Amino acid sequence: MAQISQIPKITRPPEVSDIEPRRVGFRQREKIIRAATGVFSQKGYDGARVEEIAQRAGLPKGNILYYFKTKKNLYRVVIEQVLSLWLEALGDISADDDPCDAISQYIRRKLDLSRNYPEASRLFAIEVIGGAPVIGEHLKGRLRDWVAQKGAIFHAWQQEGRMAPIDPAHAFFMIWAVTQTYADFQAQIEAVISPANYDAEVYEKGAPGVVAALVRGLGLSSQKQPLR
Amino acid sequence: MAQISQIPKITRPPEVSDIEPRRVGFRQREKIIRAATGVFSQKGYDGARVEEIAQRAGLPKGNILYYFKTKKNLYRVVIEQVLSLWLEALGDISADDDPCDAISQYIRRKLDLSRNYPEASRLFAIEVIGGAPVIGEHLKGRLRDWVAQKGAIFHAWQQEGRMAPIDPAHAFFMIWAVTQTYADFQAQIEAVISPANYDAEVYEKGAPGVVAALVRGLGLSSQKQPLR
DNA sequence: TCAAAAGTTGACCATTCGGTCGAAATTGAG
DNA sequence: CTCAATTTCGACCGAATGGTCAACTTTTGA
Repeated sequence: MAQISQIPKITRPPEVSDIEPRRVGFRQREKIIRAATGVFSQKGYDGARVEEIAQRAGLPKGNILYYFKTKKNLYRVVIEQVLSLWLEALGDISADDDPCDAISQYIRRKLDLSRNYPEASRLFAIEVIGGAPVIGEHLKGRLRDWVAQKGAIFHAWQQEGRMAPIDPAHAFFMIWAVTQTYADFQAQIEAVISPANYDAEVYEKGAPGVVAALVRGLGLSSQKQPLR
Repeated sequence: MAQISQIPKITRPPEVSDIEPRRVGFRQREKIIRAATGVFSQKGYDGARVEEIAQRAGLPKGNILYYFKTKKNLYRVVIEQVLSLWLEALGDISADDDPCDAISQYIRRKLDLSRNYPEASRLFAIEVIGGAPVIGEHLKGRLRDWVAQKGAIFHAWQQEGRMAPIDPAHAFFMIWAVTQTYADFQAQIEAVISPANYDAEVYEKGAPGVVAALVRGLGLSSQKQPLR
């Protein structure tokens, strides 16, 4: 019969930490994150509507808040996942490698990242353009350290005359700028060259020349000859 | 005495077209556009609050709507002004010029644009990342034509062996990406190198090496020697 | 000088949106 | 199978925001 509900049933998801992949909520979270990445990357944080994320994920709005508590929190989860992807792609560059091979490979890896995760790239861009309010501290930590470390390797190569004497940090800024532009500025590129198939015409036909230009610009001869 | 107001006084600004610089409204519009550029560039269209633009411009919110009717209209005015700035900076590149000089100068000009109008650059970036909903048609028109025209010049240079055989459009994408990254990704660059003075340390110390790297990458020898 | 036009201002309105809530439906471990 | 935990769902709320309006002040040009 009608019992007096003594203990109100709190509608709260379990702690984020102990989510098992078999739980229903696990898949839902993944769906939501995917949908949210898409919406946030196109509209930015404020422009994104929880309702739209819900529709894309095929769930009622209530569920989004059920799983992530607040919009801001969802954004934090999404942007941090994007950052992880970004930082992972930094990968390894060893001083023992051939500079040309190592950097060519790195550029290609970054290009693949833009190609495979264009929305992540755009979301990262929007966050940084807005002053990196959420991931700023991470950039001052992990990214900064990584650049300092790899920069030392660049410096060593430069001393041996195997790389042009460009500030290593700026070398990275160049590489990042060029590789990310294919994801971030896709709308502009499409406007200019109207490719029938973006992936095929831009990444497959156009990219190799760009990789070569970057390698050449950084003074990395594939013949392992010292500069000049 | 109390008359029946037969003709309601419509509170509407005069047509935008016939605004004379001496009118009070002229300066106000300028103030508002400047303020709006700053807010839109940081928060994006949706994130920007009319109230905040008003505060930055030192005016009550009502005035912003008085002059620009709607937020969307204000955005359109601002983004189109930014686009003009961007397109103007494309400048002239003549086939008669020395490729190295012409492109070096072009790169430096774009770099100056990022340096002098970082907010405009960021706003442009946000618009394009979001799919260029407002300026897309312009990009498919003027920008596309410009690239086709200048691309022909690049092609001629390439035939003469004075420039590396890279797709001209992609050469521009590279140049734009690199020069704009200094404005758009300023937050990231600051996180990585913590400059005491961004302009001095980044544009003055770092940029020359980047210009050189781009020129080298595009196969433009300053000695006017053919490639290889 | 003076009246019409232009510009100012704050109160006010309608809508939108993030977030809450309660109750029903589903899931899954024992 | 059973029952508690988890998940679903839509109705609802308050705050924030774009936009309106009308009264008022300032500017402008004849």
